[in-house]
Amino acid sequence: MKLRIATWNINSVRRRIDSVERFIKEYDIDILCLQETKVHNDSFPMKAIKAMGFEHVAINGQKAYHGVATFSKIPFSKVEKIEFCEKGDARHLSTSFITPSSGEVTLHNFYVPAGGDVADVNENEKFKHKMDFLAEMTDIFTKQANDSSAILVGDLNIAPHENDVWSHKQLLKVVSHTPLEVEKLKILQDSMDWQDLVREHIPTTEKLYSWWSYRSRDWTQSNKGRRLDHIWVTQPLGNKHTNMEIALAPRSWEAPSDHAPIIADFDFS
DNA sequence: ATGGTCGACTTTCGA
Repeated sequence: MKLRIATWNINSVRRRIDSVERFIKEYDIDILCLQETKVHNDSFPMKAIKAMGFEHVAINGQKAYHGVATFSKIPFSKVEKIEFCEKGDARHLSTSFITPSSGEVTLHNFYVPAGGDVADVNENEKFKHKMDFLAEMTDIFTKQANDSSAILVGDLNIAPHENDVWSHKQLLKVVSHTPLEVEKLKILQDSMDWQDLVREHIPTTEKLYSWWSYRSRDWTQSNKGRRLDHIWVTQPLGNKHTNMEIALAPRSWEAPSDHAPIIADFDFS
């Protein structure tokens, strides 16, 4: 059983429904996790997604902001969502599916708060929310068994390594790359011994980004990116992933998202 | 010279 799983911050699923269709066709995606769908569940383009061949659709949306969705060509054995920080935000969705080699695998889809502009929990409520959110994630995973088979994907809004940003020095005080965020992300990663699947395939000695600001005339020329999007796996799945790609082409499609999709291939035979 | 550009849903915020 080979599965191609992708994660993509789509920045409005309705605005980019054509790009979603093009992406899943050109890249032959089996399970797609979206973040920032920006649509209430009542207005979600369910018909269009099902017409693309995704019979199994899980959504957690709210009006105008945030929102996550997971589409699959194979059935879910379980669907759950966790509300973080008692804010009523739609930032998490987990779906599980059954595999021959690893039994039930749980796929977490996350949209971590961006955190605003000021990297100080006392001065910036949004940054405090981001830190609280990471702490809650850590608590939840600390309580789970390390030997369970799980995948965590999404926009974590943190670029941890020096080569996950275009300039380590210039971004040290910029939210997404501050030492405090990097430390908290590491603690979260250690909570369940998560492996950074993307960096398993491309070492930290190479620059690697998944997001480029809209505020640049030519993102390819300036190439001032950050690696905000991630795919992690627990130890039991450490030998189940066969390939990985950050798909750069969709960042240049018409009316693109500011994030590139990340694709991971698994063999659960 | 705190800019530059998106999306949602109002005239401004969040990213």
